[in-house]
Amino acid sequence: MDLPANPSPTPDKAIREAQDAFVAAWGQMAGAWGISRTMAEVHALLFVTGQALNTDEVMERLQISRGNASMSLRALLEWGIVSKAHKRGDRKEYFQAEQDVWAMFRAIVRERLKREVEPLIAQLHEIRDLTGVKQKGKTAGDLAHLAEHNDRLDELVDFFVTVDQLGQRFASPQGRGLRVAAKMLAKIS
Amino acid sequence: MDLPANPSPTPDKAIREAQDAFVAAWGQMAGAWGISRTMAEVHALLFVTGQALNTDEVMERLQISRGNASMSLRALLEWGIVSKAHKRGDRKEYFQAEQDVWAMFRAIVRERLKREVEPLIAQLHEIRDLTGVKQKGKTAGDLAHLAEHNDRLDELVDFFVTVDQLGQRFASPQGRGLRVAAKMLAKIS
DNA sequence: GGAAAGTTTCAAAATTTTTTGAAAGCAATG
DNA sequence: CATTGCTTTCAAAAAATTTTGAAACTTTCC
Repeated sequence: MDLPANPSPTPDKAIREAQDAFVAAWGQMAGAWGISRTMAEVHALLFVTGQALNTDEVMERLQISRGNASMSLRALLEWGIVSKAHKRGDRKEYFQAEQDVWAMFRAIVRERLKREVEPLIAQLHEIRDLTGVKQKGKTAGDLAHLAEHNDRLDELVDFFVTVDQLGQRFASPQGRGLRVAAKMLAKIS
Repeated sequence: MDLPANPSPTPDKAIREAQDAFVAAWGQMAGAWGISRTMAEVHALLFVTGQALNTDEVMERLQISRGNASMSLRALLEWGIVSKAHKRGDRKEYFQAEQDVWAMFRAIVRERLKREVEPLIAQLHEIRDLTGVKQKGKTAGDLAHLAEHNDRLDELVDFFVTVDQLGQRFASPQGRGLRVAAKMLAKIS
């Protein structure tokens, strides 16, 4: 095996370093986003290499166990920001990250609305119903309390419903998405 | 101590139940938002009661330790969604939650930009510089790799810079904020 | 249909995060 | 200025989350 004579301060090494640094940086964000460090690192690796990698390559590069790699990859598939690929003459499954940054974040927004915002709205509706309909036989003080409580919850529900609607509109897979929104908003102000 | 004769299916009890349910629901979201369950619960309690409470009241109602209550309250102050209050003739400190839902989320967005997005942008710039300027003495293959890598990072930086700018504009404490943006966006499309 | 290659599962172990509570620190009051 | 009431700190304990790795499962190929 002969190494290709690399004439200059090897650029591949620089890329590799940059990739590693990116994986680490992306991994640090994981906590703040409510996912595990490894899952973020696996995504970072697939994104930053731009290649389809198989489980063994991911394990090797990130030094993680097979189980962890498998679970992380599966979770990323569920988020819709990584997809499967197959290579001719290779029985292994390969995984590649969505490369379009805006499409990637549309998928993330969509998924977070579905997982976090919408269930919360449902719960808030239930909670709102606890103090809901009839308001009779209360003292003046009680009534005022109740009204304030209900107003607070109503405001909150309104907020999340608005967020959900906006999110839906701009994160839908079809939509031109956030990009359009962003440019639009940037002009106004 | 005589209890006030409460003539009807006590509304206070319903409110109390609703408050507890809200605290629990809000607490569940904590994980997804990268904060601790207790911190979210303390915020939920202050928000949903709408009152200024002192540390002991918070401890008592949520059944948490003094240290935990103190740390959670302090963190909420740092997020800018809870403020201190004082009561005449009482040496204790009281804490009250921002009651305007939109103001509350503007503060959260502002803080997350500062804590998460902006440091990430700085890191991404550093990483980008690793493969930065000159591109000479490379094979064709190397050059292509490098260009692709740099393009990927540039796209990502662009994305976060856009998010940051938009966020700044709409989450600024002065700004009419997200509310305006939301209504505007709702009309378009 | 069975051997081989690859993937998923999951209980236990490791790690990280959160919580506790007692001690130290501060500040108001008499 | 010392006592008392309140708040913060932080090391240790508890709890929650993440990771491992070997066994079970699935798929492909001959």
